[in-house]
Amino acid sequence: MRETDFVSGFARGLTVIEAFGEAQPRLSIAEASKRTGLDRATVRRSLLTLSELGYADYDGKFFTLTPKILRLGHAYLSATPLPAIVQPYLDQLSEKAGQSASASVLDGTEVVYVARASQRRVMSINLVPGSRLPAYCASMGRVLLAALPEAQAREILSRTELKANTPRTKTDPEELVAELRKVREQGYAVIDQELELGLCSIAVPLMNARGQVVAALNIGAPAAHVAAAELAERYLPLLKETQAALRPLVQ
Amino acid sequence: MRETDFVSGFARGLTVIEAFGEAQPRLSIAEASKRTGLDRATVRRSLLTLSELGYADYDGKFFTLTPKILRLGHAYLSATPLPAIVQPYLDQLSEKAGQSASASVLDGTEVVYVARASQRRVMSINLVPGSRLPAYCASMGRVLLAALPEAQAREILSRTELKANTPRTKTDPEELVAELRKVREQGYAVIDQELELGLCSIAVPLMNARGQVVAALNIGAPAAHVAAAELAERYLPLLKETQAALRPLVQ
DNA sequence: GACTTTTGTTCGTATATCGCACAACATGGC
DNA sequence: GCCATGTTGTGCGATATACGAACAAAAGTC
Repeated sequence: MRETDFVSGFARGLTVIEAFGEAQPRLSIAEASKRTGLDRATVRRSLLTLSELGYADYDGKFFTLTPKILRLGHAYLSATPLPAIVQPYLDQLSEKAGQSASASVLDGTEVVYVARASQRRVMSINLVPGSRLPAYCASMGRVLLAALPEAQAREILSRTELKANTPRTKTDPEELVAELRKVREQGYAVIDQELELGLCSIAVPLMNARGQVVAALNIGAPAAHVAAAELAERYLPLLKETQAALRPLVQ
Repeated sequence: MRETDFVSGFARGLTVIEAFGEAQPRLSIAEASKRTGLDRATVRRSLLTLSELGYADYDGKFFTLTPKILRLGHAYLSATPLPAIVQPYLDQLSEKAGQSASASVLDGTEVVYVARASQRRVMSINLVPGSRLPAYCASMGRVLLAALPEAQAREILSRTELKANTPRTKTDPEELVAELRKVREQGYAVIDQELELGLCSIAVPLMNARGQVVAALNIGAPAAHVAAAELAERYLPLLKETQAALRPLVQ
């Protein structure tokens, strides 16, 4: 690609959108400038453009995104049949298990939730479609990494900031690669409070008819409610059932 | 806003993203150019930029969006606590009713789904968070329009293409305004196959503690399963219960 | 209230982008 | 093969945009 085939104004604008997030629902021009590393004048122009187009609101001081911004993600979600196909199965799975169930795909070093059926239980993590978690310490992430050639999985791990979110988080690349081999062999991954204390989960790959892994399915449960060691016993049959039901329906 | 405060390259890029959709998961440069009305050279630069940033894949002929594009909508979903708060209540509501339940907000002339709990039933419409429907012929749209000052609701209707999706669709602005008054009085809206034959729904507003309408909740059901006339009788108590439970939790 | 610090806005200029016209390539009909 | 049609890639002049710095306006600080 030639240099002139890159629209940097567009790229900068996308960076500005991404500056909004959980902790930053409202951004001033200066805050957005700090978070993006772009010049205040540039950020201001991008934000005013978003506001002019109805993607953002501006009260003279702070900018907030509007629901119109969902049109952008919608273009992907509606273009990709996976979320719509999976959703009712997740609902059923979640109901049977009495726990939250989700589906996700890999994007770089992170898993992205594409569908989710949540239970009423209170969790510190609020997950909705579009949410992201680091792959190395999430059950679906382990399953999705295990589906890749080992070299590629290593490459992704090398790009990841392997942070110890809890004392139990595995952060050694070699240990993680060994774990991925185990996941590949047994066909599922169990996470015991590696992302957050008190949270366990179990995931299986979602394959299409040709055996390609297209996503991952999981069930998450509070550790106080279900010990990690019991996860496979209690939920693996349900997950396998859902996996089998979906196999002929995807891709 | 001065003219130079608008980044047209950014605006053009966003238009290109929106060109992708249900019927267009893969776009060539020429197709995207036709759909957006932008010059091919411009579209090409935007698409190559998206590809360079990892928001799109390019096989030399067609572009497809990647899950990374969800980061953009995620900035809104995670910044807005509504979806996460509402989701478990929708799941419960959907389970009790045995039908799909959803929450949405108004964006221009359309309602945007921000959360949804779907049931296994097959519908021709695939709705996921981010999906959009015209407000005038959707139950949540009626509720949200009814919450606005009448002049504003009229203004939105005047901007809407009032299309008769089915023989039952109300398309006369005056009739719609009268319907909105009724909805405002009774506190709920019922749609009987105005969007699609065979599909009925009932919606109530979701208010915060100060009484402001922040979203709408609905239950949709196949007409073959539940007659529109029975909707209020069967589901209104459940909807009111959910509405009351959420009232102190939102905003 | 005077001072410092931070934030928002404006401006001139160097630079990047746009849209056009044309070249290059692919596809299909005959 | 050869033209008709449709597509993608590229060079260029005109135009729009980004940058940095300077200025203006708030917001803290003492």
